Amino acid sequence: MQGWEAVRAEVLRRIRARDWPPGGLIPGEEALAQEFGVARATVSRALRDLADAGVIERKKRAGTRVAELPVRRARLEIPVIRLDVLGRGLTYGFERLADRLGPAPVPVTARLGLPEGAEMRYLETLHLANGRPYVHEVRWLNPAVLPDPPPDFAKVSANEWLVTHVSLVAGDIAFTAEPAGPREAEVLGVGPGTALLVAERTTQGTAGAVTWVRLAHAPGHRVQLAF
Amino acid sequence: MQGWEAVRAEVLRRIRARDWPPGGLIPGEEALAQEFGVARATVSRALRDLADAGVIERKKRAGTRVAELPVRRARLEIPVIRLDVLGRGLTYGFERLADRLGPAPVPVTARLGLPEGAEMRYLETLHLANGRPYVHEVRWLNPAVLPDPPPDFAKVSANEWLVTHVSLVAGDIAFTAEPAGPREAEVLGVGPGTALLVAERTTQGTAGAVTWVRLAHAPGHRVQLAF
DNA sequence: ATGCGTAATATGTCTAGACATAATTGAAGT
DNA sequence: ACTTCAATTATGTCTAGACATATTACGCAT
Repeated sequence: MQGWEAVRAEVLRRIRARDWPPGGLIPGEEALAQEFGVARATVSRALRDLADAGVIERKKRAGTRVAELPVRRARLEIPVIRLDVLGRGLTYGFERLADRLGPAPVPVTARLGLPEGAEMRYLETLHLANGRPYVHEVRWLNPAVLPDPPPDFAKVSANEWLVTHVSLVAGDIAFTAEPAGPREAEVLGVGPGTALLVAERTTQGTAGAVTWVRLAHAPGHRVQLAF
Repeated sequence: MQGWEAVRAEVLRRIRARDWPPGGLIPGEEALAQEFGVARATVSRALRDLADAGVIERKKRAGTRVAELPVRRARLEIPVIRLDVLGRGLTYGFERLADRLGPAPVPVTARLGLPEGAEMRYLETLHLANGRPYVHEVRWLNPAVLPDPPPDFAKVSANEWLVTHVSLVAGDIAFTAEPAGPREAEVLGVGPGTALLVAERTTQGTAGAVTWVRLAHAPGHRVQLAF
């Protein structure tokens, strides 16, 4: 190893070895650059990387200090369901259970910042892996983001069409565990009350709210993150 | 906005405006630097940032192209439970339900890469928010990472002690929804079979496997990620 | 055609120096 | 004692130029 990665590794080693204790100041960029015999920009690159990782905290004038509680950040790559299924070595399919226009429920419009009772497109989809129910998707979609004529969601899944045709700017995702309601129990083929992993997503595009989705996963589903 | 952030913003705008379509090559750093009137390093910084975000893909000699499926990455900041509770404006407390040495079950040793039947420290903790059950924690801890004498986990929670005293290097976290078992139902004060959000974590330190944890959250718990 | 080595090229990284910016410190004035 | 303002200082960013490295494309030999 060489260059900024070597600097990062050595700084990290000293932090882990408690040479530089949590909360303590570490030497300035200039000093480290001299010590390692590299340019200041190289040290800066290494320290920026560690700051991104949450290992150190940097402030102008105040210097760089070792984080007290090194915040552990895990990254989740939100998959397109079809690729997720294929990536697990299973065959993919889906059934469109509903597709209509109607007034969206209040929790949905509220989360998306749309007026109460706004007309939205309602899509209900059952995703299949090896022919068996995998995820039950309930989606409210802002029709303003769709072209005229709208795409045929019987052929392309809404998620996939959106990802490739609409620029998604911001959003959030939340996981909860919920008992299967009657509808979910029916389409997923499980008993009512079965524990389901539910992901709820809202997404904003360049031109405002795009979609709200609820994904109820079949039992046994794991959402895996690495750090 | 100015500098590399301005470059990033403009490049992102063009991608979103489909000036540069998904899968397409974008101009090289040199060309962009000339166009924007900045140094190549500045363009490079902007593009590196976009590549980190998954918007573009860069390869030496092959150039930079717009990602086909812009992978959406969400970040989860793994909280120390005490701070998580306090951050929600609730009071924190915990009860140590068990603390003993014993052979760890096979799934645990397997995940941590330890020999089958290894002696580990078993800790069972109930975390309380406003005096009510919040999370049921089951932990197997590699005693090799503890100092002699070991810390008193009746006073400090194991997680917090580990975060501040052991350098955690790698790990992973998985979420599932599971029905409450008899033990969990009892300590969390819910009916058996209630849907619980379960987080399972394994953690490695510099000197090998550190700990395996299972956190069963009280009903209603949401794990929120932003992207 | 097919395989192999070589040249071309875009990104990756580094250097040395400069100026910008934020936060702290200390001095001056009230 | 308290406030205000300026000097200081560490990080943040930028420039111009250089060399490193991975990968592709092409020409040559088989």
